[in-house]
Amino acid sequence: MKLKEAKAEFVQSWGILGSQWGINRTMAQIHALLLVASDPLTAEEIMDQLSISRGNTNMNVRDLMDWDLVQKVIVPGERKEYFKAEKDIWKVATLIMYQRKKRELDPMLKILSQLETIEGSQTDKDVKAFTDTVGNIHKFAGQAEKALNTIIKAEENWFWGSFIKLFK
Amino acid sequence: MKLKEAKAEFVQSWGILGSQWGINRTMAQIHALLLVASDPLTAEEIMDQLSISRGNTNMNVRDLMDWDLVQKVIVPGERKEYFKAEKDIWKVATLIMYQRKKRELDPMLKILSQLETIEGSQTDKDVKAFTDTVGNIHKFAGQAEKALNTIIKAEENWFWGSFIKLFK
DNA sequence: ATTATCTTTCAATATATTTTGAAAGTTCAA
DNA sequence: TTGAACTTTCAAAATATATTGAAAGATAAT
Repeated sequence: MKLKEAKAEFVQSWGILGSQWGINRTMAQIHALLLVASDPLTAEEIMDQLSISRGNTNMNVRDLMDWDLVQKVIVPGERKEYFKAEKDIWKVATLIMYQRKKRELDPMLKILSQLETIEGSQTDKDVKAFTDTVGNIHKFAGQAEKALNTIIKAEENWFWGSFIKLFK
Repeated sequence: MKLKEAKAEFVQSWGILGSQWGINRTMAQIHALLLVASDPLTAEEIMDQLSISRGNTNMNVRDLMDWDLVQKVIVPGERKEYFKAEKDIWKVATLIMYQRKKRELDPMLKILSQLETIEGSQTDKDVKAFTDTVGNIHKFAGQAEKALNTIIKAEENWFWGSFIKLFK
């Protein structure tokens, strides 16, 4: 397989993966393109390689920068902006985890707390079914949140060293 | 807050969470409804509570059954089918992890393996950038897959006991 | 074998999301 | 300043996804 085909394949797959993760496909494709580029790319180059419009490129690059997955690179003496992706996969993973935790888990936890204070007797089986389920989910989500916080803060080596050994 | 409002709130939130996870909103709402129901519900009841059509209900309940998150319940002497959700949150979580792993991680791993065999010299910086990134992602994804397999197979108590202690 | 009850299917429709591209905005060199 | 080079915005168009509901398909009681 040639480099060019392989890149196209990778961009394609990363795009599908992204869309299953609730990230838009184009954003994931731009990310993929920058991940495997040896040097920073311009907006123009991204547009050409992915056959997408200028506006689309701009919006999605901005989103990637909001996620800290991509940075602007200024080349002295050049007018245009270049973009490069964070290539340390551990960092990429934790950045994504952080964003997803923020968007998904945190709001859920907030709501679950509120829902635990409903009126009514625990002897009412409907009330009991509700509080039991919500309580369990809350407990579980709380533990997941703790685990994620720790992972997000952890150093790469620590993860690769001790964490994985545990699961073998 | 009254039980009815609380249920509605929970269904709503679980639906949003689901859609961010790439699961369709209605499927997640039906799941939520069954999770907090004290008894199994009929298709009719689901339709009424969520104000959705019969066809939509049927399709999404079927998807939930494919995921093993929901089961049919036959009540002797009754013509219609009832549905109940798996309520053990640990099981719910592992069932979801399993499905997502299957849909997302596994296909990615397959493609990454293929991409590591590209033609060209490692002294070419473009080739090197590609193989480095793809290689790292592959390694990372492989570890994630192992960790997930272990978690999916693990017993609830084991998880709550030892795993969480590690992250404190 | 007929009918009443319940479930499933799927083409048409509705809704939500993404993309485009031209116009407006910005920046900087001359 | 001016204007060339580049970036950003956003309403309209295109695309993708979810929903409806009526018709067809089951199933079981009579």
